[in-house]
Amino acid sequence: MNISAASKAAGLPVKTVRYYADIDLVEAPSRSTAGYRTYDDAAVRKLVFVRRSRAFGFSIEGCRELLGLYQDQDRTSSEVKRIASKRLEEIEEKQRELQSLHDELAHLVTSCRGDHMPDCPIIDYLG
Amino acid sequence: MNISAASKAAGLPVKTVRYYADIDLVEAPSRSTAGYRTYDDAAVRKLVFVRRSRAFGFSIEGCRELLGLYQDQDRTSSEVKRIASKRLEEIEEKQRELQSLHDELAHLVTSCRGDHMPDCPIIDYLG
DNA sequence: CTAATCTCTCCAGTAACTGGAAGGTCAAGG
DNA sequence: CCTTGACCTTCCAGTTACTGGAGAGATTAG
Repeated sequence: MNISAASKAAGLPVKTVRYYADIDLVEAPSRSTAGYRTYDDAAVRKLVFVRRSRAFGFSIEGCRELLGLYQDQDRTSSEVKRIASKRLEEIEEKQRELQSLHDELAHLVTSCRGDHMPDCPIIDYLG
Repeated sequence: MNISAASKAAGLPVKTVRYYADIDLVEAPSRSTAGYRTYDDAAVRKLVFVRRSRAFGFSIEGCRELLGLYQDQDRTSSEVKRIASKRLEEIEEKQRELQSLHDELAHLVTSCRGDHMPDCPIIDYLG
């Protein structure tokens, strides 16, 4: 799989996939004779994992830590569990915050009747 | 309220609050005689709204669009509703993605028994 | 009155892309 | 075989959204 096919499969821009390779986050498993990056399904799964993590504010270094755990032969199961649990708590906190944002906007949408009059109670709330 | 009190109330670094004022996203309603930025509760609510939106990948310009709607006397209720509805759909998509990430990590956590053996099924999955 | 703790502006640096130039590669059609 | 166009490469510069620090003025606690 060349880089554009991998980028489509992962849902990331080609530029970003190349960038992730440059910083040794998700490398191309091999290169063609012409030097083209060649990806396999496992690499694409890593890219998807990074895309999802990045979409929720986890840093590149945070992603690297988790991906590193997956691949470190010397890591113990308890170490994986500890770090993944920490991330899981962060995700759950994000879910709560996202729900607040959702509710706030949903309230805006339902309280604005959608007509031509500018009478939203939210305007008073936000000053 | 001086900038540090406002930043604490909003959950944002002082630097960021000052930055938002510099780019005219959330301005300080007034200045003290010495030139200190002075914030009120409405400004803090705007900062909180921006913090939450930013935390989920909405751009500064996206935040500006929504805040602008709140303040634009000429906007119609239907315009507010249209843009807020679009954002709401984006948020719901983010919630689904976040749930996927959550499930993936939760699976990792439960399948790693937390002992010293490195036998996580996720390692096979991620290559 | 002085020391600590704000606050200001300005400027430089960082993270994570993102766009573009200059050039090599490859598959299809003439 | 040759060209055309869609790929791919590296490298370098620019963008977004902060973030840190210098240098200087303001305010408060002792």
